[in-house]
Amino acid sequence: MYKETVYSAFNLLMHYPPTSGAGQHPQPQPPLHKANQPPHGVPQLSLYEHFNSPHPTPAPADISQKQVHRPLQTPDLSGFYSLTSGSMGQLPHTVSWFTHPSLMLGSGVPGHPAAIPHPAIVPPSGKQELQPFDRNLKTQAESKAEKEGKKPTIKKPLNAFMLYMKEMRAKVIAECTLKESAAINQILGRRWHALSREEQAKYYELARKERQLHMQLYPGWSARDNYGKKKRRSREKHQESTTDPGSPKKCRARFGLNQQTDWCGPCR
DNA sequence: GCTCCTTTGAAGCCC
DNA sequence: GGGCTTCAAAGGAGC
Repeated sequence: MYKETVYSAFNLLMHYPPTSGAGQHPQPQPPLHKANQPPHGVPQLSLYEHFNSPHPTPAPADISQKQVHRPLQTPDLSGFYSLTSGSMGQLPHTVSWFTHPSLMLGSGVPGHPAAIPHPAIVPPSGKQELQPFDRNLKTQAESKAEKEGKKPTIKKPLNAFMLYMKEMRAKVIAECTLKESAAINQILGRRWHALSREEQAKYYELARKERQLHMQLYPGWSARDNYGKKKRRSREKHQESTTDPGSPKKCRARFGLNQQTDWCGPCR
């Protein structure tokens, strides 16, 4: 069962060769629900097959019920989640798929009686909480969520930059002895722009596969499911002053510069 | 305990 | 269709 699940996922991905090859500019991908609709005959990976075996339940046609039936457990997935392993870039992309938790620790894995959630599934509390691996323990957030009868939230798949951040964060922290995420993210943003097209393309490709797997695991999920869930500060505070150049992204948008490459003076 | 900060990219929303 | 907004991660700071 485990092997079947892994191989079916692998074969599925092989049906969708990368759209941006090496040396090609990593243009933002078109919406997957439009651009990468699975062809007829390609089996869909069922969320239930992944998470609910050995008592598989037919996957609902519409997962918008936002209820993911699974044991409320959150093991430490960092060792399995290839993107945090720091080895990405040295391994072929196909290898990383065998280390994706949803594939690696899918249902029916010998020695893994409990189903393992995709990292996108988190308690309603928000941030993922990766705990020391212990299947018999629930995180505080999960226990709280269970008590309150709240449903776990399926998070958005990570984009290319988020994947890059996840991999490089530890390195920047070590190099710069920084802990504040805001400062670290600024550095990572600059480093991201300093990457070559080929380097960035690796992350665009990984992000594309992330979205693809996410789509397979949660067929009815939409980003709108989490839209407006976070409490945000008032819109007035969001408005920039006319003198403040703001973030490089905002600055580029304001001056009509290329989002991929150009940097405006004030943001340098 | 909650929100903000800070980044880029994807996707939703609104006109 | 274009522009704006929200959310993904992260953890310290501030209220």
